Amino acid sequence: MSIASKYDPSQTEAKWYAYWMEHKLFSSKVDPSKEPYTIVIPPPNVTGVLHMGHMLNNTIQDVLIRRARMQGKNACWVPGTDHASIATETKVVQLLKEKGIDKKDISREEFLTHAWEWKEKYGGIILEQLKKLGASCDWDRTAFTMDAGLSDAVITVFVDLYRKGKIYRGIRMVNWDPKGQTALSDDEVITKEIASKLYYIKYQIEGETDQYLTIATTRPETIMADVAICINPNDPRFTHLKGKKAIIPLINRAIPIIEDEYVDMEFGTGCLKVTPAHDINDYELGLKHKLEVIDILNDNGTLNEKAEILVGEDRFIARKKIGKLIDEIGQLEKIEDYKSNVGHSERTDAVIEPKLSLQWFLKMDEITKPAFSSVMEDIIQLHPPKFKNMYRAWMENVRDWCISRQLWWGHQIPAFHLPNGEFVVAKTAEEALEMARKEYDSSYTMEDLKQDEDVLDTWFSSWLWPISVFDTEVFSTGKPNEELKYYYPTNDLVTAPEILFFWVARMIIAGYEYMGEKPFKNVYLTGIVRDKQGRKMSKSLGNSPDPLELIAQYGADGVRTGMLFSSPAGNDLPFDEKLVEQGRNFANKIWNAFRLVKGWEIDPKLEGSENKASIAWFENRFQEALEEINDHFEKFRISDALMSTYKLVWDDFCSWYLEMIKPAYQQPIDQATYDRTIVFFEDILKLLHPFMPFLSEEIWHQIKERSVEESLILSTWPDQHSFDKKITEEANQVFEVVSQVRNLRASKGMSPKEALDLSINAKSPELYNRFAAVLRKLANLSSLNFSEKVDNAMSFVVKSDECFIPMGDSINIEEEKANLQKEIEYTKGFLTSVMKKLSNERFVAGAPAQVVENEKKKQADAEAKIKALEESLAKLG
RNA sequence: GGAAGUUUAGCUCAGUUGGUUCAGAGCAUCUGCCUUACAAGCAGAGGGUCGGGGGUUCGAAUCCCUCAACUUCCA
Repeated sequence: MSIASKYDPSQTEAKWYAYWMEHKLFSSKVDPSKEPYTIVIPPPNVTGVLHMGHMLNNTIQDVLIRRARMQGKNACWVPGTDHASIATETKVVQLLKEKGIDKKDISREEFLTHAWEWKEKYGGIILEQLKKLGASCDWDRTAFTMDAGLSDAVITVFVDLYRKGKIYRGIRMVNWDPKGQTALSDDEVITKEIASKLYYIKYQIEGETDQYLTIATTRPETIMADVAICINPNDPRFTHLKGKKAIIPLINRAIPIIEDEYVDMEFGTGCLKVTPAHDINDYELGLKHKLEVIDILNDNGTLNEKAEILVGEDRFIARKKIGKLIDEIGQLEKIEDYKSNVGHSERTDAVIEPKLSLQWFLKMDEITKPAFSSVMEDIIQLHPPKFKNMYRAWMENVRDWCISRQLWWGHQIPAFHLPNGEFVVAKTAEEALEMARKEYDSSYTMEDLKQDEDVLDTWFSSWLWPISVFDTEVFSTGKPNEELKYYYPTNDLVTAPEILFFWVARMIIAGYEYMGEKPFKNVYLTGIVRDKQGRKMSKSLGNSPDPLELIAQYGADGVRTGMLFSSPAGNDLPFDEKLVEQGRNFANKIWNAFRLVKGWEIDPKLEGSENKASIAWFENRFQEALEEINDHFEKFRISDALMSTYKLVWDDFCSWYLEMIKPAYQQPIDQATYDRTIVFFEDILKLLHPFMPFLSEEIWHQIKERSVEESLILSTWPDQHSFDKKITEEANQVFEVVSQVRNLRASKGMSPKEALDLSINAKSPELYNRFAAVLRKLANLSSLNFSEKVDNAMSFVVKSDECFIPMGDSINIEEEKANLQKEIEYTKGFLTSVMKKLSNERFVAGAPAQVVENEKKKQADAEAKIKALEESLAKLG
């Protein structure tokens, strides 16, 4: 029998994923006899392909879900995608363009047909990629935010909130692209630093000839939309202006001079022109001071008749012309060069025009209250908790949520506009017609109804996700079905801090609004995956490795562990391929440990008594590590859980335990030791499974033939029971002796093959006798005995036991003496610091008893060690 | 402009209520080894004024003040 010395993941990963799928081992069914453990996936964008952020996020979810499954819970991980209005629509528009089709030339229905076609073709790619990672989602539950049921839920919720008076229409400033004639989200706007000019324009004070104030603006073409001049009330330069009016040049309209501390006295002239229709800050200021709004721009960026002059001119041409006109009337003070940040359309590169438009809003003041307190009171816990601050800041200053988008791909708003200018909100057109007839005009027909053109924000559907993936009807019935009752609230949510408000907070809001209950207990916030230079990994930068290629190269297990080695909750993950390499090496290490054990032959005649101490030690060590690992998991310290597992496997199991019990070359092992070792190996595979599902399942089945039900994925997490700390401490003392002997050999340039004699002046030889076989094997000793004094020996002290290695004539006495002297001095220094504390009355009186006790123990240990060292020194003569 | 966070070994990070986990881990580095499971490995070693300064305390990486640098969110 020969097993390859290098583990080849490609052989096993496809096999086991298919096996798990075939036998439906990821599947979860309602089962009241079992405790549910539920995670809903943060639905990736249908247009998406797997990137490193998904890899990290989904690895963590899979680790959590696999461990929960092994803990005997009914583990349910619901996968799915969201329709991502903006991103998908952009993609489809582009695709159509390549085919020579312009969105403006086709109808909404035609466009949606294309979009759906596209979705059917490419929408599932990312989910298929997740399978390569090993994600154990219940794929039969795969949901999409635009599935019929989920869509229905969204519409129901809109109507419901509208009828509750929580949804209203209002004016809002949007990013308008005059070239593309569409509103853009902030994400689609690219801010560029542009060299522009600052125009200093003089406005005459009303009723006072030759009295002027000067404003500075980069947009002189908007002066016709001015409705006020604002000064800082604390500005001594302008006290004389208070309560007066200024006259807009060229059109000679008088506007009030108002006061607000918002105005920066340092910037410009200290006088601010207020143009609510064309600047977001001015709009806010306008609201505050109840100012009129004058919009002088058409949708295509030309001036309209409200401008009074230059009507029909493009905004940029108007800018130049206004500058000139003002100069001609002598009211242009100067023009300065100025650098300003200007938003541009990602798609058309047109300069974005802030534009007021009628949008739909959700009132946030009342509806957010339970969501706010549940996080503040830790009913929902954020991990790490530092995000509570951010959450609070947002919730305390929450603004109404603009839920409409000027797009076609998504859930069309169920508002129907009527010829009389009114509208009705209803789930269906039929219902709407009925309402319209009843409320306004009984002669209305279907043709009179015009459904709102806009769709809802994608978050307005994904905020229902933890509910709607289980039950799409509860929003209208108010009665949760069996699924929802069983799985809701879900347990853990794993997502990025960037969408804490966009998504997480809103899910909590919807959870309380529609279920009266939180949607999840824990929110684990991952960091951003960055490259070595600290830049966010992104497609456009091209600095992200292809995840599937990484998997092909290092194996999914290697990639999973690699990602987790360095990703504490909430911290960014500085990705380095070295980490993935480490993961792969770890897999290989485990594989080779298995090769070793698998290769042993058993001799039933052997007793194996020399291995008893090693077995007892590992048993205890395993329990010690298990306690630590479980603790890390409870605290969502996934990286630490992995690191503890890594060290248990590599250091304790491979480097110590296997070496301790390993028979000499081609020698057999006894039955009892073999059996125990297999049990240890199996326990270790269990701990490894959440991190490295493929490798662990492979070895699990190679250990022996097992049925589907006996698969590792379904096995039970090791039980935690008490352990004897004394045993692990004693073993550490023995290991210390081994290390010291090895160290000594290395420092003297001796070959490891050179066997040495070891004598120990031990207070209790029992310990060393118990581990005698181990000492001989690992330290390569030709003999082990106990004596008080050995001539011509090198020595070292472990605890307070002197250890001697006789060197005959080759020993350098002076060097040995110097070494001992150095150690004595160090220990004495340490003792002094301890004594200083103990002789300090305030310390003894003030410190807790335990601390004082510890110091006394330190004192005793140090004294014993000094004594042993001094004896060794004396023996050297 | 407003708010929060971070700063500990070359890198990435632990370090809970001030006191044995107190200066740690992994990786990287250096030295010696192809020792029959593994060179994707084994054995050993070195490396830090805990961002600077000040304070509180018997005692500070840990608490307070201050300065500096970086990051993120909101505007």
